[in-house]
Amino acid sequence: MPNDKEKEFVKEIPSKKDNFSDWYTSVVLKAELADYAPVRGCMVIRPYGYKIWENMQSLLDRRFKETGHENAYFPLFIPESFLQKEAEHVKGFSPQVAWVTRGGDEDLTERLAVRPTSEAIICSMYSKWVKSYRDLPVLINQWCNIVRWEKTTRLFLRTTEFLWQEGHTLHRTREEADEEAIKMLNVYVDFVENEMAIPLVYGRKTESEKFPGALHTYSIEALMPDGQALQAGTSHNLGQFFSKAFDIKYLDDDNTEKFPWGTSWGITTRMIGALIMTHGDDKGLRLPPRIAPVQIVIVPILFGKDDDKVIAKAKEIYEVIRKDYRVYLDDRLEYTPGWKFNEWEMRGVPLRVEIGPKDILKEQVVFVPRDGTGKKFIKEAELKDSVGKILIDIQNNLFNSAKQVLRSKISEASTIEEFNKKIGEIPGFIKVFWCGSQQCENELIDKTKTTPRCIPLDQKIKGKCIICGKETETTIYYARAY
RNA sequence: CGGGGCGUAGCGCAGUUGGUAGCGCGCUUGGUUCGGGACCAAGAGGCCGCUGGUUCAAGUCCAGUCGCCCCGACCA
Repeated sequence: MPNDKEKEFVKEIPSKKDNFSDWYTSVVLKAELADYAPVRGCMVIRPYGYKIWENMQSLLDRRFKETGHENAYFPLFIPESFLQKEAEHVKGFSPQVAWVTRGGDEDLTERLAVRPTSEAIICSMYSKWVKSYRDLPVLINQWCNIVRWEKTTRLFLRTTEFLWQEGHTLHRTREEADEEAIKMLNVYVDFVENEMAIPLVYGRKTESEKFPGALHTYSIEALMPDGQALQAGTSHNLGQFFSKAFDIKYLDDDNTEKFPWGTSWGITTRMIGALIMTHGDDKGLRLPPRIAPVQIVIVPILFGKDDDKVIAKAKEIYEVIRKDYRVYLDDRLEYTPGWKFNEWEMRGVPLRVEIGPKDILKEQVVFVPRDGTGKKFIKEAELKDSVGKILIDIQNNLFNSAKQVLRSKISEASTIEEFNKKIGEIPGFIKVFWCGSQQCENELIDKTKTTPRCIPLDQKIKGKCIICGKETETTIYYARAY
């Protein structure tokens, strides 16, 4: 039961339901994930937020290595002529590119783009490195920063500079490239659902929504509590467009020169925004244990009399679990336990362990999980096992409740009227049949003010296109999007 | 890039018909406290976003400019 004081505390964070945008910004700032930088559109990722990124990096990087990829690093600056080699590519990115025109006191003979993505610079190197079919596949990833000149920015969700990972691969055949693109899409699905506990829909992008210069784009799409879709990661089959533009050729085993097939795939710090929005509540952040910077906070309950005993016991507990988990022992004297409870809940720590004089007598500790499932009294002897179990439960509970939300916000429609009625009632994904024509796509976008998100893979069910009524096996998700 | 809003102490805000700046929280010191943001006392802290103008006098009026937030068109 929240008492008056608790309500007063909660007031410092706007209600998630009533004021979603303000709630989001307030949580990012109060939890010290990030802060506004003195540069337009840029943010500082603070240590607590950066730890989330580091955890994401290590969980993703492990998966990249397991699927045979290696890390490398390419330049931040890309000569303008390189960017212009692939026509669609330059057209798609030119409104967002930042340019360097001077070095020291001299004008440059050629402008340098601050990388908006690295296909151009990486492919220019690949053309030097790839000569034979024995050089394929090339499986390289890079972790770096990206600059895209954005008109409106929001912490994590859209900033002028952001951090990401971009994989760039080359393959002998189209099939192999598509296999790679889908393999990495599945790596993202696995990572986002199992580590970040964010349920997804995923599939192929339409022609109009695909990456500039790609043959196909695949994406993972999360749904935020306000019913807006958030593109959380993309994987592209680049076809031979970049190989041809950058003259990457290999001699195949039939002694003829061929262009390899490329892919690229990326996930960004924007995911942290999705994490905050998906799990957070009116008290602040809620972080899934597998990604949380601090998984467990230990709060000793001090009265002045038996403080030494309580602190000693708290340290003992700390030592028992610190080897296997990210634990913080909050033994600061200047704050009351109640203050600490609220503080760590606001910062999303999955599990709080309380230990006070009463608990010592009963040889127990108190568990308070952040998933809202309530206080639990745990025998000290069972501490270690119980911690492991409850963290798994919290991870699952966060994922399952987010999944319920997602399910409840996917509707289907077979006419435009029905579509608009449903998106009005339950903002979210609307699944429709689509004949695949650009004309029908445009009409649907125009009449619903939503955008196509993705076409689920491996569809078999037949239906009629929502616009023209033609028979089709293709369904597609539409939504309003971030 | 259009429409709306806001910039005053670290944070949240007040500031009357223009007259020389205040409240709450936080911070510092001391004491009492501590199982859901404790209390008392004494302190520290300001180029009122920036630039220019009107005026004897500007936080307040005018113009410009920068930044941020919200709502719409482009984007991960």
